[in-house]
Amino acid sequence: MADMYIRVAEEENEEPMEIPSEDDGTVLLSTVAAQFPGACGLRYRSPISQCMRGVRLAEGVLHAPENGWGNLVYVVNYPKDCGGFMDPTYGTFPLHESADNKRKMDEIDASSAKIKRGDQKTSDLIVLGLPWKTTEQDLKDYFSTFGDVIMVQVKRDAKTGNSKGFGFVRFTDWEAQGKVITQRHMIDGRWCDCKLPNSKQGPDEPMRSRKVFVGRCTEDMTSDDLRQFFMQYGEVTDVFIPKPFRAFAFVTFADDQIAASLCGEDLIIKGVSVHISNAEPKHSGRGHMMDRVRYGNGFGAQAFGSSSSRSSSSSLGNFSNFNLNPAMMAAAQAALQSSWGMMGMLAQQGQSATSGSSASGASSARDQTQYSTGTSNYSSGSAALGWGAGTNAASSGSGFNSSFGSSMESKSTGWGM
DNA sequence: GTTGAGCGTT
Repeated sequence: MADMYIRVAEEENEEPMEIPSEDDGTVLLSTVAAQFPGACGLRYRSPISQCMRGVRLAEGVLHAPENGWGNLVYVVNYPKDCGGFMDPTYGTFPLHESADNKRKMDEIDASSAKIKRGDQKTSDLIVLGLPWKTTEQDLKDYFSTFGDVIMVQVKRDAKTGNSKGFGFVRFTDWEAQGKVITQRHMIDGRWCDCKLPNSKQGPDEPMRSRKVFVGRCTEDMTSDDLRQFFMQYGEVTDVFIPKPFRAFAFVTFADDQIAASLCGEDLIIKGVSVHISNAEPKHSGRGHMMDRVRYGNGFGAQAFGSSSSRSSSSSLGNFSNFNLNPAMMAAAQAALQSSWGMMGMLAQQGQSATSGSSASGASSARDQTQYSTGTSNYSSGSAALGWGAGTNAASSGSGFNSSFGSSMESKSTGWGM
């Protein structure tokens, strides 16, 4: 059978790329994803109904519509709320741009879209929970199974040379980083977490927290119990139970809206009424509750948009309080981004794997023998949705800082949840 | 018993 190709494009009216089909006339999703990283399916506009239709997908195989692939242009589907690439900053698919926004961006700067496909810079990742005995060679050996490792460090006490129990690792490629961030790691007999270090994290929007506080917990509630219970509302990416027992817990969802929807509720878990409320930022200074407005980005809750449901026009509306016109908005965005250093690095709230430690038997005096207490609540969490900002305005830079000075204060305050 | 551990001598 002669080679057959179907035409695939990222948007309906964009130039299509020809993608080869298999001998049986199907097209492999992996073939599509090879050209459009992050793709999860295809759709097309039905010539009859004029509606978009999904292409049947089963087991990674895309099946032609009834009358064959024809000459239609198939449009790539990306995971919901995703601009079309996997973001190893979070190990998931954030990028909170609406399709509208994305299109605009592409018009403005086609090359920036390219940056987002695969060529991202990696970042150092902090490795928490290392056994004291783990050496840099150990780290390198372990992490090399994920990809090319270009840097490892074990942080040690300057005087004694003893490990501080954490280190850093950096990969060449973004995909490796993504993989590593989304799972826990058994290193020399201990479960370790890899995350973006604080220094690489941007601010977060309090109204968009994915984490809730669960008050009035009882001691018999394991993190597994909580995970199981809260799963009914949406994907749970993290459960944290402080040790020793303190009658509360934190539950993080993949979706901020789920979290928000539960706040204020009294829920019954194992026959006990627990109270759900907003998770306050860790280490927030004296501020409390009502002060929370200070923790935003300074431009209103949704100004730079987050994961869900932002219409492309609403962000302007949110600026009305500040009398900002679109130019100033762009400037503000540039200023914010440049102040975070790494362009395109998305801020992060609560990472996925972290609090498995609540079940790991670790404590301030870490038990290095570590045959953890067995409440292994971890089903290798599926990563966190992060806060996102557009990635391409950053070059304008620092000159704007002074004009937005007061707003910028908020950037480093708390919410590194 | 209602707010979480640890974050880089550059």
